[in-house]
Amino acid sequence: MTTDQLSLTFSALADPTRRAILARLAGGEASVKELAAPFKMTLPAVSKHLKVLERAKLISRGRDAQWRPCRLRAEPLREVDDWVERYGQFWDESFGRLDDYLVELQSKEKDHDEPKDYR
Amino acid sequence: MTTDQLSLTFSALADPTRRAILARLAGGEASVKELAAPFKMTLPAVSKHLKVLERAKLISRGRDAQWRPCRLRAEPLREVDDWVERYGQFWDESFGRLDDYLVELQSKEKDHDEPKDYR
DNA sequence: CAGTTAGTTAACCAGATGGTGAAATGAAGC
DNA sequence: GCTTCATTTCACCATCTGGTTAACTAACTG
Repeated sequence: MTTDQLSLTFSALADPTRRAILARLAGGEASVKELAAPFKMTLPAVSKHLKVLERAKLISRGRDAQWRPCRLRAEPLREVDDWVERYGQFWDESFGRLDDYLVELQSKEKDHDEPKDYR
Repeated sequence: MTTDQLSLTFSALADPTRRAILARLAGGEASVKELAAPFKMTLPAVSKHLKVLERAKLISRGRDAQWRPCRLRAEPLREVDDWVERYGQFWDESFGRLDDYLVELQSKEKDHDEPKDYR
């Protein structure tokens, strides 16, 4: 497994159960049993998901008698946001159309036996 | 494996090699060999990474003689951005401090034998 | 045609992941 | 101390992942 924080964050988020848990925690802290309730899987399975989230620093856990309340720690998501923002220019529609146009130009160059530039 | 688009996108991004490939493609399309050059892994390994990215719709591939040029398809990243933006309020520092304050209050309630509310 | 270049597919491997049931731990309540 | 509730740990399992080497396909080149 990769150990950098961003990879850790992305792989923690790559599971709908874990994203649902985060969504729930956005509404306030919750115990493991409460977090597990909406899912059909067993408690140990949820416990594992929580460990993944904790390792990714997306949650932290306290202690209140026999409960281990979980709380959202969204800081790593800021790093995700920073990363994804760098691609913002590439997903706007007008860029897509310009892109297609450039591809067409390149195809025409190819017809003329021009070498392609793969920079 | 989970099949929803968002999980597919997150897990495709959860690998530094694949993120590096996307970064490279942000500078323009490239052949498989060119994409593989910076890495010490073999070509089939890169080919697999490209297949993951393609399945996540983060790249598309053309055909130019013996080359299979790859191009960035950043649209799925918009979905990631939308998802992560919902947590923006949770990673700002002042919220964190307010949060800690509320936890402290809750601890005090516990000292008074007040029942906790986990909603 | 034979040879070269670009890339994929196939078979394999080690280790991670996501789930299970059963047993262990920890704290509270009687 | 025994019981109960919340949660974790353990042992196990199937599947996915990320890498390898070797063999194959596809297209150009001479």
